[in-house]
Amino acid sequence: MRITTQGDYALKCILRIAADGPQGPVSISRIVDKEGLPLDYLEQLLLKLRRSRLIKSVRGARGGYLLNVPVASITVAHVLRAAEGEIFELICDRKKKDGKKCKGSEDCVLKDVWKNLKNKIETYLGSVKLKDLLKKTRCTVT
Amino acid sequence: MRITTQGDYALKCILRIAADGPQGPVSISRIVDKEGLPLDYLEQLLLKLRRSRLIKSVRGARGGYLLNVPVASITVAHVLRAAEGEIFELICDRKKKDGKKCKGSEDCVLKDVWKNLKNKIETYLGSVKLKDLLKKTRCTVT
DNA sequence: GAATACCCGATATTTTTTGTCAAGTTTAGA
DNA sequence: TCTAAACTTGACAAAAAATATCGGGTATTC
Repeated sequence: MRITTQGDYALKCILRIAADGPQGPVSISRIVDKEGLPLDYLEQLLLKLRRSRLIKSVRGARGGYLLNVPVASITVAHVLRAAEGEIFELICDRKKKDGKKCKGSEDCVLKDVWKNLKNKIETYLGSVKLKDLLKKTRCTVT
Repeated sequence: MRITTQGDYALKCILRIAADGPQGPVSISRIVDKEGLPLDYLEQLLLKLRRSRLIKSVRGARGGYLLNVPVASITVAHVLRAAEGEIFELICDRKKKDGKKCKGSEDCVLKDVWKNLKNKIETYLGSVKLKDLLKKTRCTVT
């Protein structure tokens, strides 16, 4: 189990936008310079963040991205959901997508375990606010 | 984020072994019959479970697998760790494996978030005992 | 109108996961 | 002792997912 780089990158992007946004739109290339991540890939991630309305874009020269909602209202869970879809996908649901399905009892124990786990994960990540992360230091990967 | 079928299968195997073990060694083909999973794949998973000493094998005709420790002492966390390795791998550690490394502060906020999350996940899964799961119903996928 | 910068679908590459195979070794039971 | 059942193990193959790249587009500023 792990967070993918998608989620990691998305968080770094939005933190950068939150941090530098007050000085005007933050361009992708600025993020790339500061965080050292692949530009074309970030473009896709930022598109997702925009479509989920966490950020908005300003097109044209001097354009870039800005937060679309107050920084205090954004949680890590919001960002991950925007970038990766479901934060924790139940294995049972995944099988269902393949046309398979859980047979037998609806109150399968394992399903209950995964549901509880999902709940705990989402509760925690939903409690971590971007605002609080901004106050502290971050690191970049090289 | 998700549990892979490896972990899911491994849990189903060990639950079956725990359930039927008292009547003698549980062979892979028996598990396949009851759970409908791919035999050759289970073979690999059972090997991991054996190497991590959760189960033991009885070779030869009439052989199979048995729990190697009291069922009350096994948790979901134990099984997942045996099957998948780290239950939750920090993205920072994963980068490190590629020869990259977190630059800058050692007290990176994101790392702290992931560490806390890892802790919560492991605590919960470490609290779910196989013994308790045995009492309830399970489902199979077809 | 030229440069900057976002938009977005398509495609390519790499990694991980999942599944299969084949050639062993061990043991029970006839 | 022979045979069939059943585990052992490494190697390989296929499928899926994650990561990354590309190219042609549109909007905006200066």
